[in-house]
Parts: sequence; C-alpha cells; structure tokens
Amino acid sequence: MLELAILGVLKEQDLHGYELKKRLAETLGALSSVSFGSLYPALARLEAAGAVEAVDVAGAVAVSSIPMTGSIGGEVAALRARRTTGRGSRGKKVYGITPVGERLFEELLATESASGDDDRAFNLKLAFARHLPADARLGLLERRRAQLVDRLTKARSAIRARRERLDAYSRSLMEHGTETTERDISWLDRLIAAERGHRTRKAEQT
Amino acid sequence: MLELAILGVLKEQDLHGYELKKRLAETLGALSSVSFGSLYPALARLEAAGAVEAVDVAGAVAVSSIPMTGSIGGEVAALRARRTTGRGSRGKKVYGITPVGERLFEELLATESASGDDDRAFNLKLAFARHLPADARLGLLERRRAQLVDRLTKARSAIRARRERLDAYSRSLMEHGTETTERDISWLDRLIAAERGHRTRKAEQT
DNA sequence: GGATAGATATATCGGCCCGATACATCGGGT
DNA sequence: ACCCGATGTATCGGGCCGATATATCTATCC
Repeated sequence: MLELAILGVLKEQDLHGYELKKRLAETLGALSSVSFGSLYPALARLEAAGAVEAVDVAGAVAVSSIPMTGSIGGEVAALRARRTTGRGSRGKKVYGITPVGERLFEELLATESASGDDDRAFNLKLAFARHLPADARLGLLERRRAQLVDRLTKARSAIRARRERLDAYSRSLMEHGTETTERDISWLDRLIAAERGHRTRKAEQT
Repeated sequence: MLELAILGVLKEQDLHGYELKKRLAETLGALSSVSFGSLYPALARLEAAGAVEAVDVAGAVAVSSIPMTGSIGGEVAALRARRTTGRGSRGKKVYGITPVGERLFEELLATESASGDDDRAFNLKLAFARHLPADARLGLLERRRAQLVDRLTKARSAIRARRERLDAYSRSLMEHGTETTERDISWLDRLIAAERGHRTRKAEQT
C-alpha cells in the first residue's frame, strides 16, 4: 500500500526520502504518517523492482514540470561537482519514477484489493482518484459505500445485542462510531452524486 | 496493544481463542477486527508471561471469580475424562486471566503509551475506561482532546498551504477529515463535561 | 445412511509497517 | 568556538495482518 502512495507522490515530483516522508504526511492527511522504518525499505523494494530510480540530484528537484528561471545553474554545477548521482556528498538520494513505476501505479490504484479494502487504502486511492478513469472512480466510491453500509449494519446489531451489558463509555464509543460512519456514507453519497453529475453533463455535450 | 484488549475481555469471562476473536470484534467496534495471525501469538505471549492460563474447560466458563455452587462437579468430571486440560478432545483451549494478568491489565490501561497514542489505542482504552480511576479517565480524555486539536491545526494549515494545488478529490478528503476531527473533539468535550459533572456531584455529596 | 458444506477451532508463515536507534552533516544562534 | 535542532539515510526487533493448512463438529440434502 505504501508503494502506491510513494509512486503517486513521485509521479508529481522527484524527491528524496526525507522530503518524501513530509509530502506523504500532508498528502495522506494528519493520520497515518509514514515512518522511515517502512519508507526506506519500501523505496528499496521499488528500486529493486525498477519502479523508481535514483536520479541526478541537481536537475530533478528544481526542474520537474515547472520551467526553470535559470538562475540556479550555479548551484547545480556546484552540486554536480561533488558527485550528484546516487548518494551525493551529503548522502542525499533523489528518486524518480520510471515507466515501469507508472504502470505499477496504475495497477495498484485500479486493484480492487480483493479482501481488505482497508480504510487507509480507500483514502489513499481517493487522493489519487484523478488518475483513474471515470467509471473506475465511481466503482471505487460505490464499493466503499457498500462496505460502510455493511459495517454500519453490523455495528448497529452489535449495539442492539449487547445494549444492557454495555457501560456508558463503550456505548458512547460505539454510538459515536456509528454516527461517524453515517456521516462518511453521506459524504460518499455527495461524491457519488457529483461524479454522476459530471458524467451526465459530459454525455449531454455529445 | 492487543494484549490489553485480550486481558480486558478475559477479565469478564474465560474464553477460548475463536470466541475471543468474536468478542474482541464487537468490543472494539466493526473496525480493527483482530486476525488469528495476531491473536494466537498474542495469547501465547500472555501465557508465557503468566498473564493468562489454560483453564479447565467446563468449570471455567461458569465459575470465574464467582464462588461455585458445587453442582457442576459431574460435568467437570465427565469432561475431564476426555482430557479437558490443555487441548480437549475438540482441541478447544479455554483461557482465563491470572492475578499477574490483572496487574498487567491495569498497567497497560494506565500507560500513557509514551509517543504514539494511536487512534485505536484510545478507542480501546476508552472501552475499558470503567476500570480506570476517575482522574486517570479524565486525563485520558484530555490527552486525546489535545492530540486531536493538534492534528486539526496541522491538517488545516496543510490545506491552507496547498489549497491551489489540490484537486477536488484530495480537497474533499481533507475537508471531510477535518470535519470528522472537529466532531470527534465535540464528542470528547461532552464526555469530559459528563466526567467533570460526576466528579462535582461526588464532591458535593461529601 | 452417507455425502457435503459450513461453522467452529488452533496454528504457522511470509511480509509489511512501526518505533527506536544509530550515525552523519548542515545552518544558525550564543 | 560550540552546541543544538533540522536534515538525511539506514537498520533492527517486534507486532500485526492475510493467506493458508488442518481437523472436528453439525446441519442439511439426497
């Protein structure tokens, strides 16, 4: 799952581990801040699979998609002089995504992850939903909705079954949980409606 | 963390692994259903530490902590004939909590878990909050509140900082996230108020 | 009566992820 | 001159998960 996140961020800009971690933290929201203990191994895995590769330190960070002003040329040369490829003198190792990585990204993003369509997995995929075709996006939202509805049903029956034996704290916890799930479902409904709206408008344009 | 959950459930009733899993699932809410791949090792760990022990299959479920009536002796003997200790004929292995386990439970529940007072950790502790002294309970709630406020601040500044570069999906995800966090905080405020209410009323009684 | 399926039940394996830790360098403040 | 905090890479032990293997009990169908 981390692979997907890394590839998605690297898709927009070449980065080195430390910065990648910060970018991941703000992309995935405050929750699920990735640790180095998982980031570096994941990066190593991706590199071994040929999905990412260490790129030239200088050009990468500054360039990527935004045309340069050209004033940083001096810095670039200075850095290049101290062995920019692989680990530079400072040990920095900038990674970039490869075509293989792009394909892997599409694949991971589209995967219906068989059994455990985990909460974090959904959040992650939604964050990159713009890279999905419209129908896959809708499918993602609807699968998630179904999952939450199922969870809600189960949670409610669990509360009903044990209402008397629950103390105030557990009960409050469970009730708050179901309310949160209800709100999540409404939110998904709004997203789904918006999605269908786009689709309809597009269909009408033809 | 799983240890705490196991001990908490076992505190109320002796159970074998399979049933323990079900009980855990409904105690911890629909989310975070424990897998056998973590449950059995955790149980083994606890057993090695002397916090739980395999108990007599028959008597255990009925008895645990309640003085026995003595009428179940027959059943016990019948089951004992088929080797009730350890794995019975059916392979069932019923666990009970020991005094060591009780102490471990108190300790784990009271631990301020140093760094990562994880979401799940909080939910779990709240579910067993009735076993905490009132001040520790209040501390738990307030620490959690502070944590969420901090998260909210960070999330908001992250949104503000990248508002223009965010696509609709990421933005919606983040905004929904902050709303959820806000609601979590209000919920905590209600719990805290209730907690203080109890305390005040108790103080007035003296 | 016997087959078949599904719930009950325990256990292990590989793999991912986390927290802690180690180590090194750089920039800025005192 | 010195130290501290941010930057930066990396590993290690351990916990948890999903998949899988195995076996028994129970209910249902033919």
